[in-house]
Amino acid sequence: MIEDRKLDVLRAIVEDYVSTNEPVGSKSLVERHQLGVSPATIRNDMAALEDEGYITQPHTSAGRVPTDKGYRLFVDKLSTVKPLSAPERRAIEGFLGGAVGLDDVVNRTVRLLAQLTRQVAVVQYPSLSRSAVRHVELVGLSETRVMVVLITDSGRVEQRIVELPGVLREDDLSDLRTRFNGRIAGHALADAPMLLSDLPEAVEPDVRANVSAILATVLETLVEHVDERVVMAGTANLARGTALDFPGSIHPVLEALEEHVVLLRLFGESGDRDVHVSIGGENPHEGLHTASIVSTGYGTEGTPFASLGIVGPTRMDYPGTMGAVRAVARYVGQILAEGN
Amino acid sequence: MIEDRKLDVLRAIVEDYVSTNEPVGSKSLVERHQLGVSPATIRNDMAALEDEGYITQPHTSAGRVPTDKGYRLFVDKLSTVKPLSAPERRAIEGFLGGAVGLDDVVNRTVRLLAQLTRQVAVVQYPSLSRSAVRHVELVGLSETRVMVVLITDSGRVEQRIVELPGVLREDDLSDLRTRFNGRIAGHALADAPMLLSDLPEAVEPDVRANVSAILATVLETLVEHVDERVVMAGTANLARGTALDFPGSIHPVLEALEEHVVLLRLFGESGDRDVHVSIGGENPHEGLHTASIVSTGYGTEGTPFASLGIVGPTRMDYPGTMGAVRAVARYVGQILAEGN
DNA sequence: ACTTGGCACTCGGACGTAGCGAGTGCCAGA
DNA sequence: TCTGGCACTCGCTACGTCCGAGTGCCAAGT
Repeated sequence: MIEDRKLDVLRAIVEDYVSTNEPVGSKSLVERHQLGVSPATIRNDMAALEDEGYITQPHTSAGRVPTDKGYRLFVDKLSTVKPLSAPERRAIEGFLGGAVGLDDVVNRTVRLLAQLTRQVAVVQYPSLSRSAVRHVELVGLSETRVMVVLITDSGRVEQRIVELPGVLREDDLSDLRTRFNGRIAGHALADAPMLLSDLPEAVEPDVRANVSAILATVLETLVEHVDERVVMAGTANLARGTALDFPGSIHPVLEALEEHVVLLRLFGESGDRDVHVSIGGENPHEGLHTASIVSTGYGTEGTPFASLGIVGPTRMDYPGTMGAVRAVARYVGQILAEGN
Repeated sequence: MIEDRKLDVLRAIVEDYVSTNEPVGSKSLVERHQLGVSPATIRNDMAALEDEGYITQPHTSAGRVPTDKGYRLFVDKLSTVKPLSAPERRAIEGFLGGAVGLDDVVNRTVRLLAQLTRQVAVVQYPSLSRSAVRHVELVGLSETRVMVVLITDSGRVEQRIVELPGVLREDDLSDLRTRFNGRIAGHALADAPMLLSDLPEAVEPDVRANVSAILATVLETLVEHVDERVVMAGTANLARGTALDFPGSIHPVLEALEEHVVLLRLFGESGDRDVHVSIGGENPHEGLHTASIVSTGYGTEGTPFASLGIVGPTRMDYPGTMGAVRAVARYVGQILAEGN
């Protein structure tokens, strides 16, 4: 009974604080919500909530503000993800539908997400290791130089140039191309090393050195720090309500955002399913203690390509943001699955 | 005589203001510099400089601060580009030398520049239209799908996927590959449309539709908004001295930086030769009225690939920044010329 | 024709005081 | 368990004062 009302009060505090950006007091709370009790009663509840660590007051005789713990409870128990409105959905569809090629899809996505949520949007490129090989192409640039082009089913293209230890003839190259594709086309990239390991032994001894060199590069392309690419948009959104949203300054936040590797780890941890939220101090990275991250995986059903999401102040509209992130992830997954 | 001293005074004001970040008064000026005259004399000169619009006072009875016009004169007449120190040069060389591939070169460059200047660094990808074609590759993904891969002499790789109107056999594809390369390999991309225009007429009628489709995509890849790729680093530097450096807020600046197209136009205008500086209000883009841009072209001697530079507050160390920008541009040009 | 010391003046910033008001905690009574 | 009442806290704003850095101007000196 009283517990229920306390939760209602917390929800009301979060909602009011998010929308007004001012500490909320007992009086304004009863005015703006139908709680059916007097301010004095609310005050008792608030005192209890404060004891339990869900809210706090910036200074004595000011209203209450949710703590990280308060936001956490709100997100977990007190709110439901808000679906986008029909016009919003149509806008997404229209905007992303017009994309040609993976780069375009990713770029449009990150912009869209930034605009929709009015936060900093981050989109990770489809991970190589979690995709399957569509095609491998070997292009002879000169007698001792080969370009390796790798195309995945998510439409991502990766290329490297290999300096060969010796000369490789065009028909050897073509033979090799066939062998590569025969072995790994359609398979997950993660399996490639195993599928290719005995390739040098399968070819003529005189081209073996060249094959090894190419193979080494292919494997390196597949395995090494290749998930590192992220795109960002909407950093200007950080500077909108600065003093109010980020206590110290936005400097540490901007710094954290520049460390793409860190970002990837944070976003990578968005669980397999649905939207993941990390609030303020929950965040492992020091610079992001004043920020929250809302992220999710995207890709074809069951096998996410990669993650996307947003970074914003802890004081944000979680239900709306989560809805936007989820919706965008779904559309992108859909579009990439359709082939680009 | 007196004119000379006035310029000395202006230079001293700029230097002091840049290093202390405080309006500079007549007394501290004579203390910090060997001007050989009394504060009163300096005051007269300052009054004159103010009349001419080179300096201004934030409020009555405060020291003077350079105006955009003052910085302009300082950059044009009163300063010389400061060469980097030997250790700095070695650091650049070491850091950029380890790069493999164009992406890596560009990424390292932008980070390096941001760190060196402690400003926001911007690097434009080598322009397609100003490079020459090294190789064109056509990859058959399926019977009616071809991937076009374009490699330039700056190491940039661009790819598109074409849906064909009809079926194209593998040997037609191979024939087409030879024709494409024969016509445009080694030529500037800008000339490609001319060199390729009659290609459909040169092939068998039954593949003409397919060739036209591929050609259209190639031309589109070459011509259309392809210079748009820029990389940025060091945005956190904007938030270091905020209130002091950017009067209103950094919001408009961040916004401007997100409009990559705008940035490209600004950086593109860096004259053919040497370092170009655009100060505060000189800047066409409203959001950058509180910022200065230091940019230059980079690439092989005489034919720049693209531009790079930095964006920072008008109050910056111009000689040092210009030196860093110029040095980095040279090294990058050198590295790209050596082949990647 | 410049330069210089002197001097009155201006004005922003720091500091202290006072009053206001939003908001609280607590208590006694319903 | 809720409610109205009441004393209390404390940040914010306004106001008055003072201080000092820095200026502009002027008359005298070189």
